[in-house]
Amino acid sequence: MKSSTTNYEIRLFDTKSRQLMPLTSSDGEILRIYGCGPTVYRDAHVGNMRTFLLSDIVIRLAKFIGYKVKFIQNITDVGHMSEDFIEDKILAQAKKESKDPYEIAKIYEARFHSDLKLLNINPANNYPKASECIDLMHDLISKLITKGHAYVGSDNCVYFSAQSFEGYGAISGNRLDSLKPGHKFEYTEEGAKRFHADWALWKVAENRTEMIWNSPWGKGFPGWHIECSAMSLHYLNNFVDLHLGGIDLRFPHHENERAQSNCAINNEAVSLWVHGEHLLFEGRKMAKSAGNVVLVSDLIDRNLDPLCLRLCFLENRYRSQMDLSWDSLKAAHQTIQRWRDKILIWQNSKEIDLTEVKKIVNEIITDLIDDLDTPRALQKLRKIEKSQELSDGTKFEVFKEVDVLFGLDLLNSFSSKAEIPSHLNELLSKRAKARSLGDFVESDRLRDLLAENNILVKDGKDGQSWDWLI
RNA sequence: GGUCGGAUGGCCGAGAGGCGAGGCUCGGGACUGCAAAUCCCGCUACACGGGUUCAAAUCCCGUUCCGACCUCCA
Repeated sequence: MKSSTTNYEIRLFDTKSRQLMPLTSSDGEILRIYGCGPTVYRDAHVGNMRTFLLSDIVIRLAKFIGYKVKFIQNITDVGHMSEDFIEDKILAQAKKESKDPYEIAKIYEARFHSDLKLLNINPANNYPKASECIDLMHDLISKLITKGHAYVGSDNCVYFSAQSFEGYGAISGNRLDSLKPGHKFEYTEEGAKRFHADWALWKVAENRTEMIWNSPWGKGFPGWHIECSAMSLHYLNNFVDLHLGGIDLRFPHHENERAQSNCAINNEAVSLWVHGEHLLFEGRKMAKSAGNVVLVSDLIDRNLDPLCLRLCFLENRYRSQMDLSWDSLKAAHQTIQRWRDKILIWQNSKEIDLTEVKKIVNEIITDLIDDLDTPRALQKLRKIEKSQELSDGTKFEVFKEVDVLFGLDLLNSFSSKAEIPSHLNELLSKRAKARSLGDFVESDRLRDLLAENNILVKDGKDGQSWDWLI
């Protein structure tokens, strides 16, 4: 009996076939998902987070409708070369910070995990590191050499022969003959490779002394693309039902990965290729060079609930480029706050129409299985919020159920309030006292003073409350 | 140059040929000592030029502008 069954069919846009394709478990047991993870040489910015959220939403949805899921996400801690093709990104950063390269990888990997947690992104089943999978890569490279898909070049590096794989270019639409040799090239000398579009699977150490390993082809380190083939095939038992990543990885990373994997198993190794579009910030692509990089920690510094980023992302479809701004983050922050406040009230109602709850949840799932139409699904939530017909209890039950899908953590409150300095706490007490005595001149003065310290004071039926100004 | 996406009100943005998505801002009102929050009301847009249709933001043709990718990238 199949343990992974569902009445729903998730359809996602497959980059290779350029159409919506059903997501299914090829073995009928479990959905095997692979997502390209971070290169841990710097903090992941919110643009990176958008891609990681894409995996999270698919997985939450798949689990919600009954699938078992195995999700593997790699950590690239070696082999990813800088733009000059001369130095490994990790080693370059290690030099910059005067630290051991493994220390660098460790620091930024830890930060990656804590950022995911702040955004309520559920962890993968496993996060294999490139540096710990060298043997897997050796096995795969040997196999590719034996099969005639890879060769040792005149510089003793091992290269994949692009021409040996017939379907090369299917994901990106590139054709080998139009990939003309250009100035941006592999860092090795011209002539070491047999063909300009070939890429390195194993690079010889030369002068490099750190992050190198023995191999049948001499001391060296792996190329970037081979790690994902090695890990996905190993950890997911030679087949991937869904492979996720950012749109920029479409070429060359995923194109090359597909060539490697398919040649290794003599079959199509990945069923669906899904790519998330890029995030722009205030009109421009988020990039170090543009100077518009925003980190999760920047949101917290502005007293924004990091989950407002999650809501912003969900209000746009993953296949569209989206433009983020502080205004949209602020609006999302307010929406989450408002929902949380209302949920606190709604949960006191015992009047629940379960049939209605089921119907609405079903509608939301129907939106999501349609290529993750999160904006439409969220619109339903806003309608429910405003509804005159639905009881509070029904509203509460719907929000509670779908919170598992959206991951906005609406049933808990965001509290960074513990961090308030004591002198401001004193001002708050003074202000409350002045107001209770009817000294409005003094209480208003203190309220203005608190506002200057980014604290917004509100008077409700149950007395004074406050929030950080955003 | 090649390939692929876009263009929607003050701003952000969804859009399935036919009852004006939604949000933010702003204006008016209720509530409040005053604010804040909340609630109610208001603000009628689809780049341009043709075409198809009873009916086009949506489909077709053309034009202009913008963005992304094309061997660093999520």
